[in-house]
Amino acid sequence: MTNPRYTIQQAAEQTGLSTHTLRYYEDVGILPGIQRNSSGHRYYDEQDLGWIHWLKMLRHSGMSIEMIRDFVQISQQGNDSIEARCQILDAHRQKIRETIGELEGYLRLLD
Amino acid sequence: MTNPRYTIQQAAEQTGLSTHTLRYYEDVGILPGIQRNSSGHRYYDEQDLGWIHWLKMLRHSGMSIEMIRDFVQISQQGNDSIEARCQILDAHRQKIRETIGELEGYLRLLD
DNA sequence: CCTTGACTTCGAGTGCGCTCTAACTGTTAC
DNA sequence: GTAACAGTTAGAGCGCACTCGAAGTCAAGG
Repeated sequence: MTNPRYTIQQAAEQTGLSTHTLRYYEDVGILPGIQRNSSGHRYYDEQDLGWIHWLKMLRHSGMSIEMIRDFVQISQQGNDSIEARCQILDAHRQKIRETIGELEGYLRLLD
Repeated sequence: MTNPRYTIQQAAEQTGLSTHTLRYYEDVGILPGIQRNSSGHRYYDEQDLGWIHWLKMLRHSGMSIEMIRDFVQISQQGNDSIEARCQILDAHRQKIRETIGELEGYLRLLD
C-alpha cells in the first residue's frame, strides 16, 4: 500500500505555498489534522495535499480565512453538517457569480 | 451656465465614499486637481465626481492604487500619453478577463 | 563532539487600503 | 462674543493575510 508522507518542505513544493504559509494556515485553523512524527515535525499525506489544493482554490476565489475556518469547523461536526457545508459553498458560488457579473459590467464600461 | 460645486461632504454623499477616503485618494495622487475656496476648503465639480466614479470602478475591478497613480501621472503628460494610457487600460481589461476566466474555472470545480 | 540543516514556536514586521483621532481654523447663527 | 459646525492637517491605528526573524530542538554525517 502506497502511503507517502511529505515534510513541510516537500508539501510546500508540491502545493506552491511557503512553509510559513502552511504553518500559518494550520495555526488559524483552516488546515487541521496535520500529523507529527516522534520529534514533533509535521508530515503531510496525500489527503492533506488534496485539502491544501482546495484551500488555494477557495482563497484564490475570494473566500476569507474566517469563512474557510467556519467551513472547516462545521465539517468537523460529522455528517449532520453536510447541509450547512453545502449552504456555505452555495453562497460562495453565488458570490463568485456576482463578482463575475460585476467584472463583466466593468469590462463593458471600459470599452 | 450650470456649474455646481460640492463640498467634500456632498461629494462623499454623491459618490458613496467617505470624506476620509476622498482626502486619502487626493493625498496618494489618484484624485488630482481638487480646488480650494478662500478658506482652504475643498470643492468638487461635476468633472471631479465623474473621475471619482471611474476611480471606484477601477478600484472595484482590482486596479491597485499604485497602478491608478501611474495612470494619472501619465495622463497629466498631455496628449502624447494617450497611447500609454490605452496600454494600461488594455492590460487591465486583460487582467479582468483572466480573473473572470479563473473564477469560472473555480465555479466548475465547485460543482 | 561538533557542525549542518531542517524543523519547531512565538512574536514581531510588512504591505495594502483605508479609517480614525487630535488639534486646529474659519464661517455662520444667535 | 461665543457656540456650533464643517472643514483642515499630520500622523497613528486597523484588519487582513501573510512573511520574517530569533531562539531553540533534533537527527545525521564527518
